Amino acid sequence: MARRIPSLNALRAFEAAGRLGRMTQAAEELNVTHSAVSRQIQHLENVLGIPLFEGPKNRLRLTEGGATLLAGLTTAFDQMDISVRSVADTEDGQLDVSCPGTFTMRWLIPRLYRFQANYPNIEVRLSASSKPVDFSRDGFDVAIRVGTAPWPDGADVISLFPEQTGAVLAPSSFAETTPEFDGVPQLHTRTRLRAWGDWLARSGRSVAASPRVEYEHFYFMLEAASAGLGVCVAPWPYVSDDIRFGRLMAPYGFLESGHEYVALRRARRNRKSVLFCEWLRSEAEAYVRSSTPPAN
Amino acid sequence: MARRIPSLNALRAFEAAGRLGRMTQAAEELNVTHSAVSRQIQHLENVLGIPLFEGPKNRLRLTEGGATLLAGLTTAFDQMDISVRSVADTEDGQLDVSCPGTFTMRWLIPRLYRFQANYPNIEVRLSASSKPVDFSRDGFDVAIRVGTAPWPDGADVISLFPEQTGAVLAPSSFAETTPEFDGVPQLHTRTRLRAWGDWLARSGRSVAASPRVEYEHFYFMLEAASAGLGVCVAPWPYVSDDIRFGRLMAPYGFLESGHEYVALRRARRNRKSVLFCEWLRSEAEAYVRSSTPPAN
DNA sequence: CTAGCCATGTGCGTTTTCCGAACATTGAGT
DNA sequence: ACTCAATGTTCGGAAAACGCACATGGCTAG
Repeated sequence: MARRIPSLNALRAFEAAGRLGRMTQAAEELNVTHSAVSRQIQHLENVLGIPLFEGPKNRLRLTEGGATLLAGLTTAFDQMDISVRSVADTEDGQLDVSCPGTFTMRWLIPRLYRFQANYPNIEVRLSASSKPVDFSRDGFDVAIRVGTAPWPDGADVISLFPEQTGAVLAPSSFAETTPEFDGVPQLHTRTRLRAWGDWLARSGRSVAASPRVEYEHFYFMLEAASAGLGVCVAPWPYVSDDIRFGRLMAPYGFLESGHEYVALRRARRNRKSVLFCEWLRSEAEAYVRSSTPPAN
Repeated sequence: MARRIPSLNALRAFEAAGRLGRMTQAAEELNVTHSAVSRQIQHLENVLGIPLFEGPKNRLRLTEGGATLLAGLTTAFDQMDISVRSVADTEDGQLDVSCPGTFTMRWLIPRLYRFQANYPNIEVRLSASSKPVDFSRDGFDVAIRVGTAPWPDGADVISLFPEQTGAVLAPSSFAETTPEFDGVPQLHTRTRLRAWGDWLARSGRSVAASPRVEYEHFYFMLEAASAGLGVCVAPWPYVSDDIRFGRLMAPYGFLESGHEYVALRRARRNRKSVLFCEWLRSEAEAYVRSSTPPAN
């Protein structure tokens, strides 16, 4: 049995006017002019065949029928509101972001306060990972990664900036060694085992044979380098602050590694992830413009 | 706190498709094409940021979010339907009609079957009355009356036809009397005490002094006339059948009484009363065209 | 009593939404 | 491989909705 519901738009206008007590207030709530509300109510009265308001213009009262209808409609629209809110992917709620740990600490967290100021209703939940992304397996909405194409299926790819790497060590270590880092241990990270090889190939440099030390994460390795325990190859975003403060130096500058930082967004409608990635892109642009690594 | 409800039209299309299981069935229920339903649902998915259906085109299933939304929307739209039905003045239900008793019997009831055939959902409730109409006091929706302007305030006035009256009596009575109805009692009705006087004045005729007999209603009086108990002045609609069948005759024909039959409709929106009065008007037109009283 | 204010009502032209029609795509069944 | 039924997409037109300007009608203050 089909329902017999008149113009939903007219029902909405009437409900707002009846609830708020004034057509002008209903117009305000609905972002239309009073005349639009007036016409919708009049149309509804015509369709229903009964007056909904009575009394003089400047002091309208609901009729008995109008009051009955209002009660039912307010219930119905409230129910709709609740239902829609319970499923809608709106611009509030939680956003899950996966990101390499050191990038999170050195680049993302120092900037994230700006996103949170712009979108206070979006709660960004960070998790650390450098693993390849598989959106059919992984639960996060956005992943930040460094690498090369091809990027995984089911992802929107947002380029942030190319990776630039260089050999870095404490100034005191460099003062005590040769241009080939003679006698200075080579520090490696498990998350980027080919860092040294790639840098040497691209820079055309050679280094002396030295003891090799391996760390779990970039962050640990960089702490060791700053402490004068060795020399490592690191991306510019991870060390720009340390170099600025003189904790580390890059005697041969930085050059592009052939890798790129990207944000991978799960390719489904998600306003929060869209907003986040737009923000990421703008932060990356600002970063590239304001922070240029030393060349070799 | 304003609600955040997307396009109501889109919500309605989705609810129908989700409930009925097919977009084509929703289209049928909503009297649109499938493509309109498809577009509304797609628009809703965009706005909500979630898919509502999944699976291949020819075998769509609700998503989890879609099923949640459907449950809430079905409740809401049902509530709207109930509320609207409880107050709407629609084309079904009861219609109260007040009408003089004899006109009801002799004119209205023989025609009413046609209204009921056209509008089987309207139940016409008849009550007999010739009293002046006061819609602020009386409970009926439509009143049929005979009389002259001014008609009461708050009423739409629908002219049916002018009243034509004539002196009528049984043919056997007329065979035994003179042109002045010598020796034939004059029959009167309480509901129209001035009938004789008006007719004599307008016709320019004179009648012999005869015994006067008074009846409560026209119907009783006309029965007496048919039985040969006297002569009376009656409106043409009340006697046209009796004259056609030879139960009564009108030796001097009929002439306009200066009164008019009108339908008085309570001047408020009421589809049933509007439809009824339109029907009355058309029946009156047909009656005037097909039933001409004999002239004098 | 008059003028001003506020709220709703009305007409007209413009904008937006909604739609049908035509065609495209995709599974399932024969 | 073909057919059918169901949904998806594009384009142009129709209908609904709207803003704006003006009209109407109580109420209040001076």
